[in-house]
Amino acid sequence: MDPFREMVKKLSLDEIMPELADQISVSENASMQSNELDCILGTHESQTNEKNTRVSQPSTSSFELLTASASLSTPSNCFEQQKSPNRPSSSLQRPKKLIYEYEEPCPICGDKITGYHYGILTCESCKGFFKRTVQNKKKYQCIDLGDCVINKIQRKRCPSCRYQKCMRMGMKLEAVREDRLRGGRNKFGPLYKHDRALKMQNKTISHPSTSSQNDQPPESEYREVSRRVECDNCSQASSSGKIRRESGPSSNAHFNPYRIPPHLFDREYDRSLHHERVFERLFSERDGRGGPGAGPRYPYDLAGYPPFPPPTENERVAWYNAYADSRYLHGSVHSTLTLPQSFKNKILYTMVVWAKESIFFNQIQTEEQVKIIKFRQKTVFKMVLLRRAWIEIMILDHIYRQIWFADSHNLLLVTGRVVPLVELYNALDTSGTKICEDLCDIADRFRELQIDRSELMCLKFLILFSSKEARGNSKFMKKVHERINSCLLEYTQLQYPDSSDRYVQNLMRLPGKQICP
DNA sequence: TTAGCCTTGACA
DNA sequence: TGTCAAGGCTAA
Repeated sequence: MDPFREMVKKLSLDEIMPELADQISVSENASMQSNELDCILGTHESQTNEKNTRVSQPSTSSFELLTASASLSTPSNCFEQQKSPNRPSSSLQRPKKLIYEYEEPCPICGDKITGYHYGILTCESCKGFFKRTVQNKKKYQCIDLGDCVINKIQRKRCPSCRYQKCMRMGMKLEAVREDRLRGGRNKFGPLYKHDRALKMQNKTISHPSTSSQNDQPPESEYREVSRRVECDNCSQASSSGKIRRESGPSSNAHFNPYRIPPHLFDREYDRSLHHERVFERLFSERDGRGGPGAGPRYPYDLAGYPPFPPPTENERVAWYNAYADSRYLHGSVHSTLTLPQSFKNKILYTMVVWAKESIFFNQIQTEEQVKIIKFRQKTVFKMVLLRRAWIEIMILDHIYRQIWFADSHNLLLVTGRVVPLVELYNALDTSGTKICEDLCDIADRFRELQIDRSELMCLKFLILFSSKEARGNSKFMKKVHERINSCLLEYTQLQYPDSSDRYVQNLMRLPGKQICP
């Protein structure tokens, strides 16, 4: 019997790839043929003549599918269920107004969030500030260095930095109405809904005791996982004598036994949008200067561009981390040989959704428009990149999760469930077992290095843009590849000054050899 | 100018 | 009909 089918049967599809399961349910009645992927990749843009405004306005089809998947999956329903759990649907018994308690602080000033405003969750004051600024076309000038601290107390001090922070956090100019019409809804409605559903899902994952036992692993399992990880982290920290960064796999100073680290499950839409902007600041091509091909003015030196002051160290790290948070499926550990074609297509589909969040990937279209007129050809080119890279990217994600998990006898699935390796081996044939063992070996090698999220993200993008096709296709693609390499090099030198060969060590551990420069 | 509260109106 | 994210109003 096909070992993959056996494994799926044993663990259930939803557990291995919940997001993929969503996608499958969306396209249940339609085979995932190339025309669908064309659509997701943006070919349809030629038909709709929609502006390419990156992820903030994803292509209609992909966005609709994203929101559709959210509405079909349980998380969005969790929110609905809160309205009247086990309660008759009588409007008399229903609370007059459902107040959704936002636990997190305003991302701009830290004040209390009152709801979604202009694209993100903010407080009332930042909402008003952003509105006034945009409506009145205000221009601010920071009297300091452009990096003022914005918090609840100091938010009035520097409107320039406050506005910059609003933009960085993802507030959208286009959500402020030029006609000043009141009421109604805007085009971001589905995004808010999707985001809210995902927050609810994360909340559910964080507090499994409040959810159905069918949906989540039992509490005892979480406790056990957490205990092991906590112990591992303690021993690692004490043995190395080195304090890990927050993003590292072993940072659990205040470990919540019911909380799986958010970076393993983070699907927040707006966060990715925000980081797209950070990404843009680092790498975008402006007036032919500073972008790909800018020569020695490497990446972070964008001082020449007035609206974009040089990014802070935190922003660099945030950018790296953003892509470790990419919300596509995790968890498949199998070879292409054992996956059914339909399954591969569906995995590829989710990979497309992930890749579309990358500005590099989206820029292929812009870049290639010069040379290739037909949309079909551009689509094919993107598909080639993904087809070459998807399995390695998935493997890296899987490996990173296992490194964090730090248990060589069990596998941690994306849902948080722990599966004994023995159980998995029993379900696989000899070749399947060999694949699993190989993966464990690779995981061990990365574990030695204690690869962090930033490095993981760089490696994933290196893989995506490192195929022969990618590097041979255009100057742009070569520059992208060089740029990512430079990022990784600079990052490792900056973060691990005591480990001079860490950059090489990272590359050497990759499952594929072709990405070594 | 700020920020809290109010009004409006599309949408589910 | 309720929700909620827009814009408006206004005291501080």
